[in-house]
Amino acid sequence: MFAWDEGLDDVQLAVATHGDDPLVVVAGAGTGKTRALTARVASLLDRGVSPDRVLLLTFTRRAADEMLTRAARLVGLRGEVRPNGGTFHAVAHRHVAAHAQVLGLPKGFGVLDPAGACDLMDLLRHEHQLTGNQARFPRTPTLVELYSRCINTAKPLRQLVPTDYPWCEPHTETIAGLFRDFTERKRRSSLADFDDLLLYWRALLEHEELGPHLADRFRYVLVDEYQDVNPLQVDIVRRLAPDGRGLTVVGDEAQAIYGFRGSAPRHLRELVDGCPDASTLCLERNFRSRQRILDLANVVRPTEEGAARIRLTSDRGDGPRPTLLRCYDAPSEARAVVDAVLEANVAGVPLRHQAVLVRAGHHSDLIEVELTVRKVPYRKYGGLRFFEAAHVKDFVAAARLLDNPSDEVAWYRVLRLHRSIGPTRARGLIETVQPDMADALVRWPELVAAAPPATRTALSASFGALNEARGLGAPGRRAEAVLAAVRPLLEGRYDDAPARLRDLDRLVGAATTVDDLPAWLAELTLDPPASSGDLAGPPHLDEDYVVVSTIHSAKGLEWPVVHLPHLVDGAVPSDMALSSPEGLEEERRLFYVAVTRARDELHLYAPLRLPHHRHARDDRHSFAPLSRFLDDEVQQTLDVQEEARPRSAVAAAGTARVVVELDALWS
DNA sequence: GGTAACTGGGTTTTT
DNA sequence: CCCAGTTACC
Repeated sequence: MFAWDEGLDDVQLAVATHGDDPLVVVAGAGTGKTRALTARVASLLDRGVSPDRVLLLTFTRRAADEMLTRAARLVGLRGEVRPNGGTFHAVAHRHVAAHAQVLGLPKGFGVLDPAGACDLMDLLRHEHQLTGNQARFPRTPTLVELYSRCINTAKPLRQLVPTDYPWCEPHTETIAGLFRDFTERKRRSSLADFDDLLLYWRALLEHEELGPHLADRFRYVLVDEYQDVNPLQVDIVRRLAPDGRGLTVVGDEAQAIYGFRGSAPRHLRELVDGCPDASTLCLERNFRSRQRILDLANVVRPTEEGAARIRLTSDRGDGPRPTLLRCYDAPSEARAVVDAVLEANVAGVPLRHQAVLVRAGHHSDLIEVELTVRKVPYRKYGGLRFFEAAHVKDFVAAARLLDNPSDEVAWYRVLRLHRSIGPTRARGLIETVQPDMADALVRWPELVAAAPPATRTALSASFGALNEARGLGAPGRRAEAVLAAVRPLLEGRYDDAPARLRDLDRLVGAATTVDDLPAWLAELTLDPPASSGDLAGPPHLDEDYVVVSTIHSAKGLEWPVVHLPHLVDGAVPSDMALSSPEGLEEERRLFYVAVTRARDELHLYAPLRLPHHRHARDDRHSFAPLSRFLDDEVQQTLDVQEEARPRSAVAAAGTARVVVELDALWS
């Protein structure tokens, strides 16, 4: 037999060998839930369950790949037969693509990432003439965010705006009209944004005949990080496992940190309450952090009625107490963080074993400056990704047109790549092939005829080539032809075109191994791979680098040494979250997630003074209130130090503003 | 009407 | 830093 149970402790083993009744695993941070879930999948396969009857749902692609690959290896499965799995969105896309016709979508429908959704919203905004002197109408990304929040929280616009976007309230009716059109236009363009994938999947599962059939395909459904599901995903899981048989969910209410996209700690509780025959197993033995870190974590861990009363105990000994350094001001804090990173590095901790975690992206601004000035390589998580690079989007837009000529967002993007065609002309040209765009690519000469004479040669070349590419069979050949069509456009547009085209050559090379081009493009849109090119990376690309990340992006990850700067009220907890008690509770959970990322050392920092405004023109500072989460009880678990003033004037000059006084010359 | 360069303003977290 | 609007010039 296979050794999938090797090294599991009793509870993990119980998870792995549990029968078919619904199972809820409450897993504190770092307690080996991935290991338990992997073992459970392996154990199912070992019992003879067919891999295609198992479905594993996660929130990140990394988590899904890791578990499925390990499980398959543990039971010696060959490469081709793997259990089903992936992120909710990726699995949703697979099902929606397979049953597109039922949903009234063409096979080659496109997937809109948030930036694409912004492009479409922008188009509509112009059509609605909501541009120009309009008094403080929300910006396009805000609108897209708001739309998504309505879907994810299942709350009507009129309810959400007053509480979550009060400054948009005067425009509620206008926004409602815009949103109606946005939905309709996605339909007409055969496009689905990320949220639509979940809506469509749920619709399939609710379909009278098809739904039960789809649910029956999976005998075992396993869901990771269940505390992060939104109401849509709750429905999907319920439909996949209507009676709870074969359902396993793993989660921890104390780590629910995605309220803004509809997750809530109560979802886990409601699942337990709704399944009277469910068993609950608790993982409390922590394999990650040293006990002194867990002493802090156990005090920080929220104790509301719902959150399971877990006390994490370490398997790895005491270790040093976490430190709290109260710094003179924010620049001084930045220096202190980098000092500590380098100190640890000298003591033998590689940079890649250290992370700086912040509440909001901009909280690391000064630290990044300091890292750059002192030539410490770092990489910012959630920073520029391959697919956020403009040239890749250009290519993908062109490729999408082949299978879905109704894709207005793709047309808009490709048209604007041409010299002398900006937003206005692009919109106008799209109108010439509307309303029926099904054969718009074949009718490209009409579009060219409507364009200004100076642009016609270039337009003919691009769209003629794209139309030709449509006829090619193999995805690899089509991708090649698309690249050939846009190559001259990119060369004319970007100063660094050669590097960008190298990126795209690699991408096109990868397309030769796929059998469905639109599906491949969609997958890449859902899970943008990090660029290996020299475009997207930060200035230093050495192998060893410090990770700078938001706490959200750090979920599920760990580092031997973790630095948590900016622990002041307003940042942690975020002042944006303070208007409601639930908001504050979520901020505490976020802090809990942050401290439990550390294996050996944890360093907390709080500046004593902050500028009055983020972009202050003057140098006025106010005293910063220490994070309310660092109360007396918490401080008992810490080594607290106070830094009275910047330690060295020379170091201070590193980031200080230098002002040369010239007034004397004119007086 | 397009484009580039500049100005003023601004609520956070992501698949 | 990023977006949207404005201005000057083609």
